[in-house]
Amino acid sequence: MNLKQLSEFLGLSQTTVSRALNGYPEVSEKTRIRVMEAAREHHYSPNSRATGLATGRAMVIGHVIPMSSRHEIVNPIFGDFVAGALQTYSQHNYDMMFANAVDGGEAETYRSLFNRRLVDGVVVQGPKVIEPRIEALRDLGIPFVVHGRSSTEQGSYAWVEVDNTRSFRRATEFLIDLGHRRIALINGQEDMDFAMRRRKGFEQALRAANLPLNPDHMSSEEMTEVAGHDAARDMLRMTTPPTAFMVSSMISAFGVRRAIEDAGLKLARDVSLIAHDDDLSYLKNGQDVPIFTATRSSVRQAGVIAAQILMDRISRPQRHPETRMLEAELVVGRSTGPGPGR
Amino acid sequence: MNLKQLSEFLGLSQTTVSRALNGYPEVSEKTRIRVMEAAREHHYSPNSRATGLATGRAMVIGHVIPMSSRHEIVNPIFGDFVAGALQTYSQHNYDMMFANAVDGGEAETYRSLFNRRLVDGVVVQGPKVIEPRIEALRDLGIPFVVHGRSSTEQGSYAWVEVDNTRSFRRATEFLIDLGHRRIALINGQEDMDFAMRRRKGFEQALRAANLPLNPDHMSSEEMTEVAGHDAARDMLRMTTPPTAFMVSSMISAFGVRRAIEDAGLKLARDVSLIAHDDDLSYLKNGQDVPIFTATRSSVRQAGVIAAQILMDRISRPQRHPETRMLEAELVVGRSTGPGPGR
DNA sequence: ACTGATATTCAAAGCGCTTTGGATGGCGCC
DNA sequence: GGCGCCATCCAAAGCGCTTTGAATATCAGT
Repeated sequence: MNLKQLSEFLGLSQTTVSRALNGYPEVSEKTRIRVMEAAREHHYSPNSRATGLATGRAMVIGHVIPMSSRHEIVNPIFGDFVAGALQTYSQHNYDMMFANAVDGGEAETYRSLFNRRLVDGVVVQGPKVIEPRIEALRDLGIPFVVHGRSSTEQGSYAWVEVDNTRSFRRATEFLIDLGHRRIALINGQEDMDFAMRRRKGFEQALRAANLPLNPDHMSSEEMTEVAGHDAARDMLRMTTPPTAFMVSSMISAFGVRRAIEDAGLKLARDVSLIAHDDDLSYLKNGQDVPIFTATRSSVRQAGVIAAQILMDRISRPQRHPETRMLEAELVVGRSTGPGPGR
Repeated sequence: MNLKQLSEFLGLSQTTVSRALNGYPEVSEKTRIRVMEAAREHHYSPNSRATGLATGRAMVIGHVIPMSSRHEIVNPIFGDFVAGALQTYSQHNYDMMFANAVDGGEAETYRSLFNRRLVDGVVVQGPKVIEPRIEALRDLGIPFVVHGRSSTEQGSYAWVEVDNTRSFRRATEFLIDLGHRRIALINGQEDMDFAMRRRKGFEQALRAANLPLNPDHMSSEEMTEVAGHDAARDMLRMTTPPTAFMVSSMISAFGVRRAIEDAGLKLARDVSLIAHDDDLSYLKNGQDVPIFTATRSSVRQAGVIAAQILMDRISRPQRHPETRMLEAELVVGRSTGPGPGR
């Protein structure tokens, strides 16, 4: 059933039917109701490709997934971020499209999505410290929003991010206040911008307390259980092992906890741990009392906000790009205790 | 730059340019090369909405995500399955679209995607034991493939699934062979078809060995760390606690391990554990020696296969729906040991 | 009854592509 | 030179919608 058939059935022109369905004023209420009911009865839904051709709008947002050997985006937070964004999109009658990019060809994929008029805007996930995608998108004139920022990027662009530096600084200070002096950092890969910022906050806290920066107590790896375990195990075997860990993800934290227990130590009593908790729906940090003391910020909520910013950018492109800094809250759980000698 | 402009630039008709680009034979090799180069230079890519209108094909596959209160699809395997599927789609020049459904309105969302001609086919994820979506899609005549099956569904449909019953039966038998007699099951929610099948395999193994089925040693919960922990903790406190656990996911297994250690027991020595491992890219089960003994099956690979089946269904709709049963392999890691008294 | 204003409705053009059914030109051959 | 036959190329219709500009119906006011 298409517009033509529906209008013939109703004995009206396509114009009138189209206007009735799209809420234009120059159609009487009586016919509008008649049209609406007929449309529902016949399960009429407009062909979105034809609509798109005629209006020039796609009503779709694009996300690009790099299919690299490192699978970096196929990561635990992916699902939740997307779920949040999708929720906002559908409130605005937008749909969401995914495309994948071969290594390094991301800019080309974005361009292709946009040139083929498949999407009205795109979302950039997982920005690196050096992130060429941002400038490329600006040059192409594609509305976009970044989840995170890129430290080397000078120009303005729309983004939403949790304040990684501040939250890691604050959490490290919390450990220092508890009496810890040898604090280790189990970080994500530091070519990722968020990881670089977390290290910055971590180091700021140590410096402010006049504590030394020990490179042996900092690791930068994939955020997996095994990598977390191995890094922590190696550090705990040192002659002066850390007494506390700052860990960049809940999953790494599971590994760190395993290393602590394998070493015959007890979490909180012997060794403390603070993790970053993205508040993932399938990885809840405990019910009443959290398993881990954590810096918490919902990545799903970040998805909601990113989508809102993008919707706004599409409808008002000439405005200055909106930015939004989120605060992570520090939740105290069962993985932290006083430092040695307290 | 559109077809008309490109053809004017080349001094050719739109017909010829279109044919040159799409590889039709009735155009000379010389002009084809000329056209191709001009297209590349001018970054011409055909407007996919116009192409879609003209051809009747969308070249897009739809996935529907229920935005329910339980967020069941925003789960750890989501990203990997999608990554696998996307890989296949792009080999076939398809893109991927997501839409969300309000609770219970999934059939309507599928219909809408298809009626609006946004997609040529859809993927059904996370089927329940009772799964009305399958019949609905068949009635609507939409090409589809299911990741998993639905036990109550009689008719034929395309699916890909790992043999859950068999893998859980085999793994349980492995524990019995090791000398375990009191084996617990920490399962996912058993309205999900896969979970129901795993329980079936588990029970088959116990019955075949003449072991009693103890309801106190079976739990069915969300597959989270906390739920796994709590279920295992409660069981370990019983007067006759289990000596081994079959666990439906790696994440639950982390929680079970925590409960074991909290109880002052040692994994493998005192209590054994076998987990199901979806081989997620960010949740690797160890490097050389796996952390957990596990039934392993790559969910990313399942995504690849699901997409292939769907591509095939779209191009040859009259064929009998293809089905594909995957085998999980049993990998022996460091979480299993002999049962008591061995 | 007539006018002008207002409320409804419509025909047709246009969005950018594919594809059908020709048209054109060059070639070997008698 | 005239014929048929390919190899190339093209004009135009059509996909299903929106939107412009115009036509028609309705009605209050004189």
